[in-house]
Amino acid sequence: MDLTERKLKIIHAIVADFIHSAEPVGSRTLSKKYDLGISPATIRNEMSDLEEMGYLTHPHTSAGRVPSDKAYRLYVNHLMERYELPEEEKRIINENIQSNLTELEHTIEHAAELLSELTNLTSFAITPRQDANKLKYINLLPVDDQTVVLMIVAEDGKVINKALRIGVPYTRENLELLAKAMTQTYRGHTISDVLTLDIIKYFENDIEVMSRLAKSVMPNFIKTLESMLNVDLYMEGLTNIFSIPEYNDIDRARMFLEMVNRKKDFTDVLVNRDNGVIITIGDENGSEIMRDCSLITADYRINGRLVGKLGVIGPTRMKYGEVTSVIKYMTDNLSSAFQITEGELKDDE
Amino acid sequence: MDLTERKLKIIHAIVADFIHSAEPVGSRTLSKKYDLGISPATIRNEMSDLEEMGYLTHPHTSAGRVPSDKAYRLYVNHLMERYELPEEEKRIINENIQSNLTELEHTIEHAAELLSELTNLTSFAITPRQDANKLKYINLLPVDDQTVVLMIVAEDGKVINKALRIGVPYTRENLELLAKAMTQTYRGHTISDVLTLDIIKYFENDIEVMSRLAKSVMPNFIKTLESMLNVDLYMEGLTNIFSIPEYNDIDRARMFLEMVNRKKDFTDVLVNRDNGVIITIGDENGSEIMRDCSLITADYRINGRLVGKLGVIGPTRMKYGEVTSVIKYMTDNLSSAFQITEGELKDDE
DNA sequence: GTTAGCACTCGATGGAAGTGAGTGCTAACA
DNA sequence: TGTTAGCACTCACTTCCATCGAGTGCTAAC
Repeated sequence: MDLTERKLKIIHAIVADFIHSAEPVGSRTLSKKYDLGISPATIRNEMSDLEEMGYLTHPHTSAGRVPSDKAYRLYVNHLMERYELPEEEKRIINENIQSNLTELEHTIEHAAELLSELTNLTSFAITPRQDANKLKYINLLPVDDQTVVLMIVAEDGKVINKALRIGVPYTRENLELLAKAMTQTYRGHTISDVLTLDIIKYFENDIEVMSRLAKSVMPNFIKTLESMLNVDLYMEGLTNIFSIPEYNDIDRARMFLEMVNRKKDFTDVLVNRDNGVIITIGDENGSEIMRDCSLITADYRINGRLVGKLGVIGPTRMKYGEVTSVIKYMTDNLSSAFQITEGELKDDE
Repeated sequence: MDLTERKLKIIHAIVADFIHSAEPVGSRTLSKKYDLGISPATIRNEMSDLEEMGYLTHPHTSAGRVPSDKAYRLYVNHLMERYELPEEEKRIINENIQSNLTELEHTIEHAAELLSELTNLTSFAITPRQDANKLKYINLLPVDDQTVVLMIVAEDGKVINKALRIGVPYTRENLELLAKAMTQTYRGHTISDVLTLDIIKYFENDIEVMSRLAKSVMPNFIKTLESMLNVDLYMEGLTNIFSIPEYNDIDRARMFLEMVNRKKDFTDVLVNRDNGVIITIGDENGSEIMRDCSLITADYRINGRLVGKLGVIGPTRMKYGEVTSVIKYMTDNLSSAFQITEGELKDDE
């Protein structure tokens, strides 16, 4: 059977109406609200065809039609109109991002917060993977008898530090020496390389003089590097789902919240997603537990390279047009905000 | 009217039964399940008295009795039996805390997670206020043309750093000079003092030679100090509330989640609580929105001084005895884990 | 091919009746 | 005088049933 122009119009109308009302759409409603130029009876015939073709379903015999994932996909790919953000909204986004630019992580957190407010959905953001980020230098700073601070600076400016309890006595000179040696050994290597190649072993053999100190520091160094590889996940607007009719059922709300609270799994899903503006609808999400949800994500870039993601999760009945535009606008904005002019990197040590 | 021994026994039985069953307790049930030695009719008379005295309430005429906040308070203060943690549970707590000791924040996060698992409630933890923490030294490290890393180390070993975008050109020497000057000026002062007294102003006037650089760094320095004063809040087991009959209602679940998601307000409540093991029941929480909840918190100490808190929130019908024991055991354990031998603090710079 | 008409379906709504746990009162009992 | 048995009464909860209405699918006419 062919998808005639008329059938497309009907799908469009049903999806648009259902996104708006959350109620199954009947033939009479359709013919009254939308100017299709045909009678309810004809619409019924067409709907029957469309059901056969897999675009519509029936909650029960005497209910209206509900779009299937396939219909949403068609709608997203071909039918929906491009949505231009109102200037007011653009202004809000610009201001919010600009005013929170001091530190990467807070910027992203605020962006996620704003996104959930603008869309009334649950939003999330992940920071970039640091795999390809190279180490720039390593510092060890004394705090007290048992504690030193390990500080790792990466080429892109990311800084991590940790207070370590080390079990051995040390002098300030030893610490400095060790830090310098570590910097010399690891500088310019990516975090992944340092962890996977045997550089660490090599290092331990090479420096004899304070191997005890090194032995105490190295496991923590490795741990810290590993934690640098983890992406951070921020979620905002969790309670927004209570405003969505689909989740006006305690079990569904619970399932949703439990799903997104499994942070590890959820992060994996996001990390493994393609870049660009990606919409996945229902079953396309690949997991049983997400079959009633749609995800929209887009990536933002830092210095044009490292890629993080920003997006929303909600019911398949979602305002795809508007939400996509907001996300796109925000990630573009973030990427340009994080674009530093490629100046010569300062050297030191 | 007097609280006779018998009345106390009845309150005890009703509270214990209701905590367990979540159903209003009737006189027949009571006389059958608990060996009170009196008939249902007598119990009814007593219950009627207790209702008049404010210890019990009635959802409706023909329902059993439900304890009031006042009854819970009496139960907590005088009636409940001390609960000794099973060795198995102690072992789990010990192991969990010991194995996550590398860094303060993760330790606390894990503790909160464990607490929610053990109690099946929503748990939370806040890190200590840093008001009285003194600055130890300040570092400025070059990253690239526009970016430097500001690093602040406090006396207790807490380290904060932030990548700053500064708008002025700088040299490594200038940075070092500024950092040294800042360290000299602020070392030994508490964070609060630095922020409230006019030390910052004083500093700006004093150092003339690179005032432009300083002017660019100082606002960020202040911001960073302010953020050091904030306590971090961790929450775990949010979805546990869905397993609690009281919240088997979409609106109540929603209200609960929205309440605890207002992180700022919730943190304030926690920060302003007394130290020690504190139980607040229903109305005692002071806010309309928490009148159906009880909170149990206890503090943990770091080096015997700075105080953070760990606790749970749940319905007033809560296993006060068990939960209190778990929290107490965990915070004691945390405090001793965070107790460092007071060695002489290393000096540098 | 389109449409009007009509029987049919089925969830939702709302009252009626029945059920049972529980109370409060009264009068008898130790 | 405190305790208890007996009994009428209350009220949430469940089940059943009738009604309603939005919507479909089929048929026959246009």
